Amino acid sequence: MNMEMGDIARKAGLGRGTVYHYYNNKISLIEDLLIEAFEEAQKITMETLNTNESPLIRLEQYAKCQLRSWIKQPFVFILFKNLFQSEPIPIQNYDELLNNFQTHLYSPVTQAIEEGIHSGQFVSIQSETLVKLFFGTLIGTATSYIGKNNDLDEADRPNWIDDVITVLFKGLKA
Amino acid sequence: MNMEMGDIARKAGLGRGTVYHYYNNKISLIEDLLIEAFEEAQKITMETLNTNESPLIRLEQYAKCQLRSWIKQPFVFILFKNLFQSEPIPIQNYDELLNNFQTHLYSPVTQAIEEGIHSGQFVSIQSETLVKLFFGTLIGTATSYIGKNNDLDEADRPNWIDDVITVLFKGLKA
Amino acid sequence: MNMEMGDIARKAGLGRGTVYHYYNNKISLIEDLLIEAFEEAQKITMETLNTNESPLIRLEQYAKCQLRSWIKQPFVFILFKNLFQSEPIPIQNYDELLNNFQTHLYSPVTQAIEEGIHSGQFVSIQSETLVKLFFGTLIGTATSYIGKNNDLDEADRPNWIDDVITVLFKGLKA
Amino acid sequence: MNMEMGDIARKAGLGRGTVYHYYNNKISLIEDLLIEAFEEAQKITMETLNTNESPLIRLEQYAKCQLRSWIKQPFVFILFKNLFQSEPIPIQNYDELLNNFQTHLYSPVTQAIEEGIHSGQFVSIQSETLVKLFFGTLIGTATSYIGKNNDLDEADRPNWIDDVITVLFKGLKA
DNA sequence: CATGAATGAGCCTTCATTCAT
DNA sequence: CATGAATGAAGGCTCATTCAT
Repeated sequence: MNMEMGDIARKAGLGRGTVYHYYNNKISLIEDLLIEAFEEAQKITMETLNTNESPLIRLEQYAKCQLRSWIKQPFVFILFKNLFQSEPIPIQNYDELLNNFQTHLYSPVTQAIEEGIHSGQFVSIQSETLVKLFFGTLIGTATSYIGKNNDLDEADRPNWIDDVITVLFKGLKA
Repeated sequence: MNMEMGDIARKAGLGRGTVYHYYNNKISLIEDLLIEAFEEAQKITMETLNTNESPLIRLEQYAKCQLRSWIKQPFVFILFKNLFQSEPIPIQNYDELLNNFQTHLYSPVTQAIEEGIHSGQFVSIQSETLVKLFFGTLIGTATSYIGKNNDLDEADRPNWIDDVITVLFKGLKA
Repeated sequence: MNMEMGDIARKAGLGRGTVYHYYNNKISLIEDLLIEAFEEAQKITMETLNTNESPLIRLEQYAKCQLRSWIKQPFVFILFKNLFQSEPIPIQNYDELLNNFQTHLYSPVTQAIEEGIHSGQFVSIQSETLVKLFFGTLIGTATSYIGKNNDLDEADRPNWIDDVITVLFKGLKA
Repeated sequence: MNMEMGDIARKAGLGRGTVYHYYNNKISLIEDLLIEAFEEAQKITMETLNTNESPLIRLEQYAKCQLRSWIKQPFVFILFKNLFQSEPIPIQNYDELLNNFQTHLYSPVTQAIEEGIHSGQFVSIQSETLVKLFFGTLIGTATSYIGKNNDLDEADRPNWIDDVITVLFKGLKA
């Protein structure tokens, strides 16, 4: 929401007013991008958590795929950053979006982590704390890799995703 | 920077114009708060990392003290959030602040982590990655606990700091 | 001038840009409509005031025909409303139009009224005042009958024109 | 609504933004002015129509006082012009204002006119038509006297109000 | 010191107009 | 001829900042 419509237009190679052919206003532009991001995130969630693997394997897959998508589709990252940190966004159906986030993005991870705890694969710590730690680690770490200065090739730091996941899950394992 | 001067004044129990008796403008107000926060953070850094303990013990102390200070002095948290995530703040001496952050807050942690790696206490992963993971985990996790809705007593979730540190360092240990 | 070109185009069953094949711009569109309306109004003026009848008869004919034309050709009504009330319209040759209005639409009525006064048919009141009263009554009353809600058939209120003219001229008569 | 906030500010001798200390936005500014005007109009209505005089005398008083107030308080005039002509104004409680107009400004006149008809003082014409004629005449005539070019002293045309009322009521009388 | 009315730069948004197809 | 995507000038509104009291 801090971006100016003029900048957005310029980045899209358009004039200031042209953006309004595609979106009624700034808010609905953001809304559209967030909904698109939500759908992508939900797709990843379902593909990785709806398998027969153990919770640990599933969550590793989940984390890896999310991080990769965040690099390629920064708005998915922004979606998580904003909704996880519950910084209200002044879009029309914010509550609905927040609800959907809870139901379709947050809860599945919570359930997988609880499964992991109960099956003894994960440390025996309050699941709520582990979920916050899980997302916090992914988002917090990604924040320092996914910046405005995308002048760095991923080649420069090829394995950060794997490294982060290695350490994170070593910490989570029982 | 998203707060309005009117809100700041009201929270301080002052009229809109009175704030300008203490600060020349919004930027220097932020600057002052950030410098104050910087000094607090630096104090914590020195007190916890300048000891004879092993890197692991020192970093655990560091992490615990930082998290505690973030709860009580949110501006220290904001300082880390902004400078670590390199979202430029339009203050006058931003580069100087960033330099000081690098030198006095970021480097000491990097050095401790490198010590930990070389001494075999920590996993053998590129130190730069571990530092980002370290701060990312602390900041990212803290973000979901330190929100605008500070209506929750810390008593409600008493051990989250310990739990986070437990998991984080289990992941970092060799 | 408050209508949008998009609405005008849609009402004409055309695309937004197509209107510009027929008119250079909004102003010349309005100008054309007003000139057309002016010619219609002038026709009525000449047909009704250029007779050998008494001023009273002529002005009654004039009033009746104008009101009828206003119902069927709202732009004639708009012409009177705007030029009589001297709300300047930003068309190119506004002064010329205003001049023509004065010369060919306003003056003939003024002359007829002055004739009526001098011949003793009309009350002995400053002619300027009577002209303003005359047009004011017609335009003001018509305004409440000629609205956007043209869902009412004229059949619903069949005699308002006659009634208005009856009362108006009863007032004007000596 | 066609005025620009910049013009309004300049006419008030204020800067563009200062107007927003007194009104939240353009619409509520208009709303306030209209409500103020409504109260003035209602006061005049009550003072002139709530007497023991005959309908004719009362309505003459009413007409005279309204016209005088329109000169001195143009927003009262604007109120009548807009609500009588039912050009919807995009204020928040337009329907409420319209209702109040009907109840407290329009109906009392209608009743007085109906009284006049039934008592035989007025011509026997559908009351609705007479009301529209009554307001239409006042508003339409006033429109040509109350313009933006208020450079003309009232002294220049001292008796127009009396003349208009004379003619109007001569027309209305039985 | 304290205040809030006043200010205007800057941003969002609308809409008449252009132009490539 | 017809179209609608693209444009930018212009107006509404916000908010950091100033200043008279």
